[in-house]
Amino acid sequence: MAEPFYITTAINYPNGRPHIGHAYEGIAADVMARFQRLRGRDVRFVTGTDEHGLKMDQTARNAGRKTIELADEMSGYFREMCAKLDISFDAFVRTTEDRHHKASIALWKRMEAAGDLYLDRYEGWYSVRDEAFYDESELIEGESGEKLSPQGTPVDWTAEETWFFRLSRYQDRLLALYRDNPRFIRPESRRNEVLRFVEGGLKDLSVSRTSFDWGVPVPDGDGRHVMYVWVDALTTYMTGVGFSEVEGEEFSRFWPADIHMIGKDIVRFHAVYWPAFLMSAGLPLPKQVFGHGFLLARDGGKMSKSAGNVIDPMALAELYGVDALRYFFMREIAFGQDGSYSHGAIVTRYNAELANSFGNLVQRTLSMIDKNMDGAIESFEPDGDDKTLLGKVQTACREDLPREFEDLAFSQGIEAWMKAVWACNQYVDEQAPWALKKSDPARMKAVLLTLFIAIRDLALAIQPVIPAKAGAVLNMLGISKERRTYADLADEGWFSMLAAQKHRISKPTPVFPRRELPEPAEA
RNA sequence: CGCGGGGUGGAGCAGUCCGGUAGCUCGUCAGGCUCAUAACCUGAAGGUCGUUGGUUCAAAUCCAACCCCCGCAACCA
Repeated sequence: MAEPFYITTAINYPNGRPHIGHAYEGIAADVMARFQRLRGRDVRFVTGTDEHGLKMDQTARNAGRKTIELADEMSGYFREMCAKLDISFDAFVRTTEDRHHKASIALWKRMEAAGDLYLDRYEGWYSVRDEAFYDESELIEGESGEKLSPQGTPVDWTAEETWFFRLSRYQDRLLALYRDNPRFIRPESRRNEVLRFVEGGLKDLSVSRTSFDWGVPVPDGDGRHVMYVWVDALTTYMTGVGFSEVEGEEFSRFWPADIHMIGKDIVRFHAVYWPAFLMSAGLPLPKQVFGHGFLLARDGGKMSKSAGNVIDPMALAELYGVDALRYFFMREIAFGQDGSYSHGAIVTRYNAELANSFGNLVQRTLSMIDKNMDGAIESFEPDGDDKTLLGKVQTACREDLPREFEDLAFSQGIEAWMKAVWACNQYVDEQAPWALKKSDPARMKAVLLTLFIAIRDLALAIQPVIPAKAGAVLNMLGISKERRTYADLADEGWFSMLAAQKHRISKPTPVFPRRELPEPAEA
């Protein structure tokens, strides 16, 4: 049976509609999931929404609505986003689901059984917005002298009874974890931040609230406490694979996760609290936490709601195409670092690489095969130049791109792929099949068929990034849907089989039409 | 001492962990080609790698100090 691969996105907090950061993360995780599926792994890809917490409750109340209704609606937008952006999750977990409550309670009980939970009193400055307590020394002063959190959010002096998790017990084990698994936290810069944080000493963590009831009830027979949102939010990753049934087939197959893909702002929760919870519960730890960077708008002005120029990810996808957006994100930004985006950058990248380089390569090649060979695939003897080109393409598609993607270095993988595309265009010009048409028709055929093979490999390899468009190219070529995995890349017999069948390509039509920058909106 | 990101040819970036001819895309200029989506290919111009000092045979890359930009307190990954 195929080796399992389990990847998650962060569990999104839906007190607003999905924005470009959610889209970016979802797409990146999806590219990885699709990549692993093509490699033959048995992939489980989980995403979802974290619907508990005071913020959610308040947002609903301010809107005069029932919290669960708001959660239903908002969660729906996240599902919708996944559908529109071709984010191929296998399971979508909502923290308000019964199965998730069961899972959270199961985790809680395991931590309690380990002696890591105790009831105590907590007093301190609490920020509703941040869902966090702050030490007096951390506070800053606002314009009119009021106390603010380090993030500048309002704080209130709050005293409540709360359950604590003995995080302090886990400092050494966490440090050992980071030391023994240097790739547990990636990229490197994030790892260093966490190391410094943990080395600085860990205090026990308040893991319940009594000030509101929108959450998972703590199973203490009291009924006044709900779990701290992060406790139950993190549990989602296990809910998605069948926890609380620890002995269940699904859980034992997919847990622990191979990758938790998250934004850099929540690395601490995933790289410190989460492994500590799991250690306490006696459950295996995820293999890797990857904190990607943020996206900044770079269209001249700053982007804000009030300025009315927020770029909605779905609008971008509609304007330029889903695959153009997916390609842009994965290609333009070094994964792990911050990046910027703008309409101009998306259009330029798409036109230059997908329309002009790859799309045009496909179109010019297939047009010639269609016109000069009646679209028919036949066997031929490749010469030295042909073999050299195919060698470059194969190295890019079978070695370079997979190696980089495996390491989450998407832009580097795509760059290697692009180099192979350029090599193909260069080869077209050097071989000049339009001239061979008169001087040496047999040689012309060899050139065009070499390109046919190259395009098939290129389209096949890039599927994780641009699934719909790559599929459209493969359809035109006539590659059967069952023969599009990475294992098929290494199959040497596919071409001669097509030739033997006297296969004909479809009438070529451009798959990557050039895009124009939209007219500037009226102010 | 709030947190974070960054300063590399005109623009946007990679390279910095593991020092060793400074790389990519866009743009500009010149040439080639005409199969193709006004696309493709070749070549050229253009950089004291923020500043200063240090380590070294050798620094964009390591160390120290400093300067400057940007994002976040709102829908925040």
